[in-house]
Amino acid sequence: MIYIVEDDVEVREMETYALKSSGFDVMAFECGKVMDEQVKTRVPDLFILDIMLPGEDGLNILKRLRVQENTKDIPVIMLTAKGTELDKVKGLDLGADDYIAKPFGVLEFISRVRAVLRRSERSSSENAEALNLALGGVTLDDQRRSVTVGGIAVELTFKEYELLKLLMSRPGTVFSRQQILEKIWGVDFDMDTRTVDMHIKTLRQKLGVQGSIIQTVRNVGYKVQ
Amino acid sequence: MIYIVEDDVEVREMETYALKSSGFDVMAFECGKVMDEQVKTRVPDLFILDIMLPGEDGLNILKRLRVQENTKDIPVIMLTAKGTELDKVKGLDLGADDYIAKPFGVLEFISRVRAVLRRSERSSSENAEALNLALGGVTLDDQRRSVTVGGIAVELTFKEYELLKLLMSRPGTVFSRQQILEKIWGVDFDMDTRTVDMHIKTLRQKLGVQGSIIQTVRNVGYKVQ
DNA sequence: AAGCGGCGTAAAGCCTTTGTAAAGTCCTAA
DNA sequence: TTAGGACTTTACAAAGGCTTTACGCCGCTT
Repeated sequence: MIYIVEDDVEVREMETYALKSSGFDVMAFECGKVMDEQVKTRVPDLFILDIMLPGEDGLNILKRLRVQENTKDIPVIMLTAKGTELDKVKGLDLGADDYIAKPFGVLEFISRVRAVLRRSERSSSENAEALNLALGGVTLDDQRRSVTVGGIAVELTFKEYELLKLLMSRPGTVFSRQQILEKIWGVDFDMDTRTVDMHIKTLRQKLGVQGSIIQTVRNVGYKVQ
Repeated sequence: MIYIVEDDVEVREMETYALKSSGFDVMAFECGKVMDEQVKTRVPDLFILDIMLPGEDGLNILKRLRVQENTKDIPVIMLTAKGTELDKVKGLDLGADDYIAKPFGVLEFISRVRAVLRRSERSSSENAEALNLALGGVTLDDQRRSVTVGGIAVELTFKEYELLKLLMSRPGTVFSRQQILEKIWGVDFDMDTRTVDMHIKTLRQKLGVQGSIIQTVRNVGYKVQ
């Protein structure tokens, strides 16, 4: 997941489109404030910040990201308008992972995003997944592989955990049983089975009062919200 | 269908034979130019490009494919002669989906072709629903499978949702009951039934004030506008 | 204006999908 | 080998959507 902060609608849509076409998940924001809300729910794999923004500028957002514990290791690419400005910004060295001067080509853009992500993956491959999800009173810490409901730890089995993680990774998105089987159980499960339903049931049970965050979408699958 | 560009006759035939034996449809070309003609007629599921080619090299072909709208999402496997060259090419990161260093074994070749195709299938089926429709005060988000009217979420059942999606996918176009039955209910519904009317009714009801975007075209069918 | 066919709508029964308990299977650790 | 836990399957109950039936209205044709 990549978060973009860019005030210009056209540029924002171009970037979003380019990245989505290349298979990335993208969320774009008009300003840092709106993004902050989203960051509380889910941290991305990469930030792309425009420098010139109305209100709080990109450099300031970068500073804040570098201070916060849950975002300080996430790579950041800064976008800047002019070449001259670029040098100045680079000179500041606030710890961005790459700088791209506008205007830029789509291919260059994608390629540099890939490069930054590749580098970051490599360096954090020990840390594996720094996935931290929260929704309602349910939190999921993928490093500890622990889940809490209202602050109380809940013991989940492997499949239950993976299932919850999958659903929570995209709140609001519906996953079909087929998709769930493919992602968690592995390959082409074509068979008619109630296994997923079963695990949904135990999950709901273990989540207690928060069990209702897992919703059934009849004829389609399940989602959390 | 897989397209191969390879100048060496023996290698070309080996690859073609290997893939055909594994059940793939293959067309092999000596250079990019010849292939371009064929691409105009039909786009394949996968390109396999040799890098070292007389005239235009594989990297250049790749670049062109990535720019063209109808080929930019099709996976590409690059073939390269030496290990050292391989690293260099990988570093360029022009967006190939896999790189294979010559010489390679048939089994590896097939296995990597399969892997790339599998990945591409998966991601395309996930991204398939990047569908976001809006019309009047009605929005339809196909990832979340959610519909809003004037910003308020509306709960739709499966058939209702599919019906709205179908109609909204082509605003202004009239769909006959027959067409609707075929698309949403599956095949050959030949019977005389009021089922579609029924669902149109509940849809209009649930869309509230915006229910009027669904219009009846007497003797023909329904449309939205 | 009357008849006819198409459409809107309500209600009820049917049928598919989902929830759930319980039994069965598989795997792992002692 | 056995015991325990996790996972899977089976069977049945519950829920909810889907379809049908029935009837009234409306517009078009004659």
